Amino acid sequence: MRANKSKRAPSDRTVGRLTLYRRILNEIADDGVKHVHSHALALRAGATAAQVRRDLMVVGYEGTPRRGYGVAQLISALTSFLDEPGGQPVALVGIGNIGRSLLAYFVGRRPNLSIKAAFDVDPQKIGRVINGCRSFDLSELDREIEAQGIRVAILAVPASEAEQVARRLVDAGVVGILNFAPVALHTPPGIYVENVDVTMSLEKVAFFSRRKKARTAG
Amino acid sequence: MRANKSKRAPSDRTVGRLTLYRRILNEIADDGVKHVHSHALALRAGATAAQVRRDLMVVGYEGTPRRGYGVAQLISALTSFLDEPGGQPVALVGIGNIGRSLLAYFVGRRPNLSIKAAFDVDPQKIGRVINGCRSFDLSELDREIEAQGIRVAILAVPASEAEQVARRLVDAGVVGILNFAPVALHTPPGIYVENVDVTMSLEKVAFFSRRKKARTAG
DNA sequence: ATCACGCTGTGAATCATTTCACAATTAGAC
DNA sequence: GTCTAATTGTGAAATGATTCACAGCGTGAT
Repeated sequence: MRANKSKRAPSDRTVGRLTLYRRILNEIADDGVKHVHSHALALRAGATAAQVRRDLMVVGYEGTPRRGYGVAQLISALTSFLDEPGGQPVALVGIGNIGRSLLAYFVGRRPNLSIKAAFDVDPQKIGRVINGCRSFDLSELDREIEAQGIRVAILAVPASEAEQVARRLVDAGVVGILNFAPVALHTPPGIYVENVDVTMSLEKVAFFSRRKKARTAG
Repeated sequence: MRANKSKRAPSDRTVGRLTLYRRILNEIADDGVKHVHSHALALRAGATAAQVRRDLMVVGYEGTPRRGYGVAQLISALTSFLDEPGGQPVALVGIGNIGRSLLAYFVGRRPNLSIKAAFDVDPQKIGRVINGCRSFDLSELDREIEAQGIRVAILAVPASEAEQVARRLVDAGVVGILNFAPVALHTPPGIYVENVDVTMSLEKVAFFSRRKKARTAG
């Protein structure tokens, strides 16, 4: 089959699914399975076989007809496509409910993306080591981010502070932000922002649950 | 202007933004502002003016040229479009890190969507009242959901349990699920599932932060 | 060796979403 | 009352994402 020609930047949606495929492949590999078809991947990812194949076009690894994709090879192709080789340190700003959950959640989960510094304004929360991550006063944000060369940040501060903190992050060198604050950040071009808005998500679910008939119990 | 003709079901994306507009409008209303233009809403929502107007076509309230939208009227139109009149009770399954954060987060935030029952398998967590919400053993899920007529659920259990719990939820009458487990749920047609996958989100941010130049501090 | 089956990769078609662009409208100035 | 400038609602165009459909190929069977 022809080699990938790296046509253009993959879409946001595609990259999201690629991370999902990798996670599924890791589970499959743990089961000792060596090969997998696009159809099987699609089933577990909640997508279609055609979409899986289309998504995989960007990663530069090709399966073989009748045999499918080599699980180990595809994992390694995905990893070299998705991950920065030396790992990417992540900063967390805001050690509230959400922030602490995230610290606990990410510890050891994706070694390539470990949270290397956490920031807050509450003196009770600073100067500690939480889940293997040192916490600092917000005033040290710029210095610490520059010192560690951090380019990815998780923003988990109150909505009223988000815009201002985002600006400081960008000025310190951050180019990607995972934003949990329920506001639209206004960042310069070239900065990637992904919003997680649980209230919006729940309201969407509630809306699409209106006036629907429940299934009869089975 | 012509009246809305309720052409078809609004898209997922549109509904999400409508909830966002309502939130922004509530903030604007608190500032005592009476009218707002599509352009101002767009700025705060991170959208374009045309998109705001397009989205608002579905809600059956129209602004007036030169004056824009009446803030109070638009809030009430959005609310009658988005909300079920008597409110929608919500169930939470899984009282771990995420579950507890959500309980704390949603208490009093959207009165129309209050979490009315929480479930877990850990005996230490059941039979209590956490943030005004009673917690039950998982075995009582079906009974309690049917008794309270709950149709919306938040799924915050380990990935290995998610599929099975989702099936029970659907059988008990749930038609919309906000899924925090990192697996694709296989639900019958007509069931609305919204996934929140923080690992995927962070990996997306990390990917789009690769090989980007940081902005020079200013 | 040869063959047939079934899976991949991808151009083209379809479907969905966003943006453009402008007629219709109206608040406010005079 | 009349005019002007600005804003809305929306048809149409543009853009983006997904699905279709099939040529081409490698595997395993014989």
